[in-house]
Amino acid sequence: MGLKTVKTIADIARLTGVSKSTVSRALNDSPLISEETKERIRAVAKEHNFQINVSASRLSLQQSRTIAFAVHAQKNCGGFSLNDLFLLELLGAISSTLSTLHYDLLVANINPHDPAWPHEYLDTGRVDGFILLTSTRKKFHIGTLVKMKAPFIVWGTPLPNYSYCSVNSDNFNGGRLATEHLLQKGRRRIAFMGGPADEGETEQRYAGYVAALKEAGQEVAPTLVRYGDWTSDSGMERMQQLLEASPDLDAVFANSDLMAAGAMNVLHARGRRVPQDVAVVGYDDLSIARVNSPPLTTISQNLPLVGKLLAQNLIQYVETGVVTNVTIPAHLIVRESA
Amino acid sequence: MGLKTVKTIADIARLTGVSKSTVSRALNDSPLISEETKERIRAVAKEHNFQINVSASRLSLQQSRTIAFAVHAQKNCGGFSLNDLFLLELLGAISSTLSTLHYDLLVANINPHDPAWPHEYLDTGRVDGFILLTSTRKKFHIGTLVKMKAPFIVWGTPLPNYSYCSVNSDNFNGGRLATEHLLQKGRRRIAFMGGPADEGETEQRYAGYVAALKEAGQEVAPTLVRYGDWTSDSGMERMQQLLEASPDLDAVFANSDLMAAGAMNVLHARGRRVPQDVAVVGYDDLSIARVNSPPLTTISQNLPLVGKLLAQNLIQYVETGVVTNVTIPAHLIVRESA
DNA sequence: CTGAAAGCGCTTACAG
DNA sequence: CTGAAAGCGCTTACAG
Repeated sequence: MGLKTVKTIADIARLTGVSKSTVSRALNDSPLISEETKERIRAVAKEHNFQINVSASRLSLQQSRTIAFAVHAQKNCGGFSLNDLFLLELLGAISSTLSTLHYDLLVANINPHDPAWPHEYLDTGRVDGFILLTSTRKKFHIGTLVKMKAPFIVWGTPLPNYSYCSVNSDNFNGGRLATEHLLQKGRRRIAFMGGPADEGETEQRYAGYVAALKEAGQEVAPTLVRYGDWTSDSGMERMQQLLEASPDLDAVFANSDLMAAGAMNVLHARGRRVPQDVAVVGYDDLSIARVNSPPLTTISQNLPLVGKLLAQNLIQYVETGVVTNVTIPAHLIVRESA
Repeated sequence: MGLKTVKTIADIARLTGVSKSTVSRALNDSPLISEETKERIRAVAKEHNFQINVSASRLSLQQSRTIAFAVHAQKNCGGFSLNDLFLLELLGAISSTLSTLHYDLLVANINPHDPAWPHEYLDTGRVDGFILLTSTRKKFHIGTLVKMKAPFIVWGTPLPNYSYCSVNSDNFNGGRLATEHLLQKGRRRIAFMGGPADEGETEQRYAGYVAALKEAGQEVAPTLVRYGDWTSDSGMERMQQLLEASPDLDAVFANSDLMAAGAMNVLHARGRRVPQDVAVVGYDDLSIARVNSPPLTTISQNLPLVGKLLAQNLIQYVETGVVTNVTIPAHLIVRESA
């Protein structure tokens, strides 16, 4: 805001009696510069609260050192809502990891139906890569990013026949753990309330559910299976359908904590006690799980770690081209709902 | 990523047979250029999927066209949680408004105890201004921003003796509406569960609470008043204290939906029915209010409008220096909890 | 209406 | 270890 007189490395150079080159190198800690010179320059820079201009630096370096967090609000909402809590809980770890690595975080609230959205971020040099975290249309977005050879990383099971960075969790095991826990609690009519049927996460959790049932000598009943879209609203709807199709169900394995919360609302309204009449297990271990009443038994995926890996591995890819696909473990967190 | 051969305005100039100046002006829709020339240049640019390099543009223009969303996660958490839902719900409107105005949104996850944080955003030319939305230490941050003459806008009651942009809601009326509603429902022992006692929002809502009680000929009982920090945890704690201090209370006016949700957890656990035994009114009308069971009666502040105004008025200030302080109305949303 | 040229503030290959 | 100079890709005052 025009207050400072020392605004460029040229000013620092003048004050220190060296060249701009030397100032630039000193502030970037180049090994070419002697320690004494560096010290002198740093002292002057600090004294005047000097900060390097990033637009100039980025132009010269030909990189933005900025990552876009590509998201879009859940359908039917003007903006973000409780249904995007997953995204929020990841945000802290992503932003702090990026800032440790000296990258900025841009929020790209994309139009889910426009396949050209990456252009205005990438071709403008605004960002160096994308963290893709959309709850729906994931395959579509991955397709467009792959096609334009954009650097990106995704939360979720990698699609076959494509090569790109991803972080995902052991969904098969998560599904199995949830189901085994319910079986151990003596439940025999365990409903599966999945995410979208065509997403890898859902498929794998379903496979884990089936495996656990089979091991226990139980059959899989189609009337006990329904798919939603991760939201609490879909949890309510599916719960109603499940209760109609299978009034005798005694447990629900919901594929998200939000769906579990929605399901529990319906159960309460219908006079079914949780966990006495119907036990409920969620997925994600979002902060809402603790606050829920009763507190939700759920599958935890260590979101701080997920956020850190998303940031770290994307930057590694941007800087070195190394493609990383990591799978993190899933844990059962037992609370009161099951 | 090195795929494109047409990357600069010089390339477009070559292809079109005009100068770089003309290309630059045409793409920026300068009135100096004839429509035909513009058309020709735009066609070539579109054909080659050309996008202007923003680092160069920003350096030349001496502005970043980027706004920082300055936030910090709630204490005691590694990252963001349900307690930051307010922030999330504002994010959609802020980011879409900014993008309409051709500004980018940067997430600045600041260290709440470091008063120097704005420097690395402002003095580096990273951003042109800040949207300040921290649930705590607001006064502290405002002080540092004012001192360094940083352009910013705040959600909340403006502090006296300072001049800066703000968006806030009619908290007095909100407090009054909530309390009047409870009085109308026949409640006589209405507890006030405030946000931090030293924040303007809390003070004004308390004043509205007192005004409504006085009008109804009721006294204000100190044992019915407690202050928290907006979080669901503090809602649980305060509810316990209130029940101990005033076992006969029949209503609670919580200053946030999160506190209301926490309070309801405690009420459920103690066997008090909502709303039959204790009526509960929240504040904010976050998406959790609808999902709560029973759905929460609350005070709505039209968050999409808040987000839009925060973005719009900050940019107006950045571009013209006009200081805006707006107050938006508060509405009562009646659901089932009161 | 269009163009040549300077300038925005950095970085770095090249020369010493 | 240090400096002069070119270059990153735009914008725009100035000249025509």
